[in-house]
Order: sequence, then C-alpha cells, then structure tokens
Amino acid sequence: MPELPEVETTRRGIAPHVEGKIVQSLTIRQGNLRWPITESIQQLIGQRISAVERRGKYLLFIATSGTLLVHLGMSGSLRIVPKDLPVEKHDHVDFVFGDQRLLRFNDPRRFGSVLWTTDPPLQHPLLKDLGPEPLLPDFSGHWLFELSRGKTVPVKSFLMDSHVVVGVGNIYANEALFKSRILPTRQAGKISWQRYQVLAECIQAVLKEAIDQGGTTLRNFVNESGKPGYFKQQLEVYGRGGLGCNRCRTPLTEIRIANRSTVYCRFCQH
DNA sequence: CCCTGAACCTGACCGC
DNA sequence: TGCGGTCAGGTTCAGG
Repeated sequence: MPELPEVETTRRGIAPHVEGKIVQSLTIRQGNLRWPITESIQQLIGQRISAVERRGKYLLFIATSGTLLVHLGMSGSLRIVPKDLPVEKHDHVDFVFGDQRLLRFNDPRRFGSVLWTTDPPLQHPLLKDLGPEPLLPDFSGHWLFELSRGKTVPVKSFLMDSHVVVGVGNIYANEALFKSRILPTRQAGKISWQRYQVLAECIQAVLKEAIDQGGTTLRNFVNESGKPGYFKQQLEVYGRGGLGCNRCRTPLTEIRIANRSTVYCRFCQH
C-alpha cells in the first residue's frame, strides 16, 4: 500500500479527525512491529495532538510533549473508525479519543512501526539523515547530480535510497524512470546533469499526479474513511511487464534490481 | 565509504 | 484440498 502518495492521502484523511483531540487510552494488541512498541508510549495518554505532519513516509503526530511516529511499512494502514467497530485480524493498535472515534493501526506483515519520542522529531535517529522531500524546493536535479557522482549503483536503487530523496518507492521509481526515459539499470554516477533535471521533474510530476488521485493502490486498499480505494489504473510500467509500452507498443521488459521488480521499455528508455 | 543481500512477517497465488 | 515455492507497496543492518 504505502508509497508517499498513500501516506500523504492517509495524513490528509485522518488529520481533521485527530487534530485537537486528546488521547484517552491506547489498546496495544500486538506490539511486535518493525521495532517493538516501548512502554514509554503510555506517555501519550492525556496529551492533545496538535497536528499530523509527514516526513518521507513517516507520519508525525505532534502531541503536547512528544511526538508519535508511525510508519506503515509494506502493508500498514491507519483508519478512523467508530469505537464499537469490531476488531479484525492485524488490528494491532488503537488510539482512543474522547469522542466516539478511534484511530486504528492495522498491519498484516508488521513491517510498520509505532514509536514515541520526546526529542524534536526531526532529530530522531530514523529521521535525521533523510534526504529532501521531493515536492519541496530543496530537491532538484542539481541535488541528484551532485550526490550521484562516483556512484555505481543502478539509478533506480539510487532513487529509492531515502538518504538521497524520501518517498520514492518501487512503484514510482519505475514510473518516474519511464517518464524521464532513463534506463533503470544505468549507473547513477554516469547520468548527466541535464537528464537529472528531467528526472527530478518527472519524480515530482508522478508523485503529484498520484496524490491528486488519492494515491495509487493495489488490491484492497481501504482509505481513512473506510471506503474502497482506487486501483492502479494509471501506471505506465509497474505491474505491466510483457504488456505493450504505452509509447511504442513494444512489450515491456521486467527484471529484478536489488531484488525489486523493475519494468521498463527497452526502446524508449536508455 | 560503497555496495549487496539478508532479514523482518503474513497472505495471495500458482503449479503439481 | 493441500503443499511448497515465489512474490508483494519498505527499510535497516551485517558483511565483504
């Protein structure tokens, strides 16, 4: 589920239901996530959440004297649900508010995380070394070009490194490379400044488009309102290996880079 | 420092 | 119907 557009869609969906609310209680049914949930999270009880922000794919719930960090991993989701909604499989954590609602974290694979920190959140070890936000001005082709010099990794792996830029996961790395007509296997350090300018613009375009759409989703994504989600209708290459390229009709090539599915057009991309 | 591959975990799907 | 293998949207970490 969660690439950056899905996380941003989640943030926008839940923020109005969470901001200004006081956390009345927590229900932790399964605390064994990517990292175990610590006892210190109990400090959140009684605190007011002033804002829901996002850094990369982390959601930041800014509380009175600390921050709740939530990462959705591969299969996590957050929904606002009525207090009496029956618990389902993989509903690991509930954040209960004073009204008739609660925030429910569900994550079948448990690669997600729920962390409490009293440090300034951006100084948290998991956040402090993250690269720029792709949709903010400090991200640019110039940044990609400078950082990539001397690097021999495939440009696709380079893009997916959160120390380079946050929020570009496997789906949108494939899509942005197709749009910019760059071969995913090309060595990051051998790509010109001009091409990185194009690539940076394509990354932004692809992410913005997906956010506008409410997030591209696979299978049974359920959004924060509990309504059925969207499907991967507008993807050009991801999930389309062997099917015709939308530009030239050549069957798309599917390979694995760093063990991740990679789809591209061997004629359009070079 | 750079890069690769393994690890974390469940569920869906495919071939036999 | 069952079983084993493979794959899935992410990220960190160990090891060469």
